[in-house]
Amino acid sequence: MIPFRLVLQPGIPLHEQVAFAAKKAMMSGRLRPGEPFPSVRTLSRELKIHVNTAQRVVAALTQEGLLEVRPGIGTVVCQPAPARRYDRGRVLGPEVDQLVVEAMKMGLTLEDLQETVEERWRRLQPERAAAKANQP
Amino acid sequence: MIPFRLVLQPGIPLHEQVAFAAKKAMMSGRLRPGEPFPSVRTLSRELKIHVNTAQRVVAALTQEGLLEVRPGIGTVVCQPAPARRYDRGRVLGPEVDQLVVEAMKMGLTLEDLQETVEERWRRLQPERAAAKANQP
DNA sequence: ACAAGTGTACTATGCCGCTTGTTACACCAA
DNA sequence: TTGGTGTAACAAGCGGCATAGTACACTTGT
Repeated sequence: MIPFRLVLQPGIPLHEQVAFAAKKAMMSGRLRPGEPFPSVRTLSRELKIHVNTAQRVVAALTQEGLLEVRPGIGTVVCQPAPARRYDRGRVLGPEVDQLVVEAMKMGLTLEDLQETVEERWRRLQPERAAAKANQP
Repeated sequence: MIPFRLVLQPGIPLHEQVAFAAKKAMMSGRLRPGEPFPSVRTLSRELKIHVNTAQRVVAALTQEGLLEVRPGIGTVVCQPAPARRYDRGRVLGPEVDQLVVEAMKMGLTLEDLQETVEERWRRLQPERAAAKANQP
């Protein structure tokens, strides 16, 4: 079975959605470092997606350092790179800007937005903590 | 002169970038309710954009309730609609999710993310407060 | 009445990304 | 050898984006 769910959404590239679902699974702990990642052809079959599209997902995740390729074997979830936080605001600046403007547009306060961010953060964290506890 | 700046970024639809720049100007207070919005043909000339593209921007902002059209006259910045906050998390949920996952990927803590959000929020707010002070 | 400005609609064209389809190659394991 | 793995290349269809040109109904200022 595929280690993540996928609810199709129109207007967003398919390979992006799949890659994001995989990323989300990794961050939440449902896909832990060292575990095997579904093969390109398995992804293609289970998600009813063309092989080329699945390949594009694997390529993207590999380029981001989230997957490691064992030639002839398959791909494996990577150990997270040593946290390099020197930039921070610069990288996800535009994304935060867009979120802030959108929040202001609908009359939210800063506290409202902070609360929403915290809620979505904690929605992923518990599985992460449980995963760490089971593998010391 | 155009009441907002525009730094072109590849990979993002042009009309989206212009619309976002306008939205940002409205939220920050550089474009206040009742003020005239640049005409389609003015936008086209100043931003070196085709009229159709500019028209698409005006149409989008109008549909979002940010611009009001006076036929034959032009468009005017709208009064913000009465704050309806009944949904909140549901609307901008996916955007927050993407931001959270991206932050986790680069080893940020929740506090790091919150701090970034607050910084970008306050970067727009001061102009907003100043605009309110000048028009009681 | 006229000219100039406004938003809006329509068709057409070229470009580029997405997705699927197909075929092929190099690698490793049972 | 057989079957599984990632990877590459090419082609085709589809749709969105941006440009281009033309036209219409409207209002304002002269």
